[in-house]
Amino acid sequence: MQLDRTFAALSDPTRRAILARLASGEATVTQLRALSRISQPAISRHLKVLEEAGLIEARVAGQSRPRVLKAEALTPAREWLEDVRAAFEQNYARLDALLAELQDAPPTQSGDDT
Amino acid sequence: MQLDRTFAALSDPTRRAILARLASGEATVTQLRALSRISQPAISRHLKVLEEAGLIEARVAGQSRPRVLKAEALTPAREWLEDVRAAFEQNYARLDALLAELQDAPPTQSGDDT
DNA sequence: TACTTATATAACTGATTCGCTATATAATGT
DNA sequence: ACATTATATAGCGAATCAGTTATATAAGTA
Repeated sequence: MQLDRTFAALSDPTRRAILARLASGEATVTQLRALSRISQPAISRHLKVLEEAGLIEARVAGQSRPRVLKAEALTPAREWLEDVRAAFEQNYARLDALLAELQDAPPTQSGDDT
Repeated sequence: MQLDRTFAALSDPTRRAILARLASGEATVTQLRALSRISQPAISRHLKVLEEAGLIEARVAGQSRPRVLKAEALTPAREWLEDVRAAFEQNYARLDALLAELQDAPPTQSGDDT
């Protein structure tokens, strides 16, 4: 699934730092290298992962290839999280309603399950 | 970082199915097993990952240990995504403003960088 | 053409992940 | 005590991951 790649891409701090940096404008590999003390090939690897997840893309500009954030690609992840939250809260609302109902009709001995 | 574990936990479809299921109420290991064709130990392993990420917790109920979703633990992930989105859109707003400005003052020959 | 800069790819290593089967533990029912 | 049910843990193999160094490719400059 695509969400697999998205969330997996987000699970690494270096990659999150790259995305956060790209949110405020494109950047080259050399510029992105400043975000972490890792080697240039390691940065290129992370960029490949992000690209495969559809989160960024490369632009050709002379000898460099600045990366651009594709922010829309984060939407499915945001929506998934939001859906779970909404479902959870709706469930809570139901529980609250149930508790309120029990308040109105306090527990009796037995046989009150009609 | 905690976000590492959260996003890594979310990167597996079985684990996302478990969370989605738990959003509408607690469930036992046996019940969760129905979500996927994998073995019971595999389910327990996924539950451990989710628990280590702080996304669920176990309750003791007789011989079973129903899991409960801790939905608040998803908040940091939601906020991270939202922050990136906001930063990206703010950046876009700046670019739009810049373009509008260029519209007002169309390009001149040279020396207009004062 | 030769040199430099920017980036990608290959090959290797160690750590982690995911599934499985087999087995252990813990509570429940007879 | 014993069998059953629910769950956890151990141990294994295959696959993937994150980092490294060395090297390839591609564009820009002297």
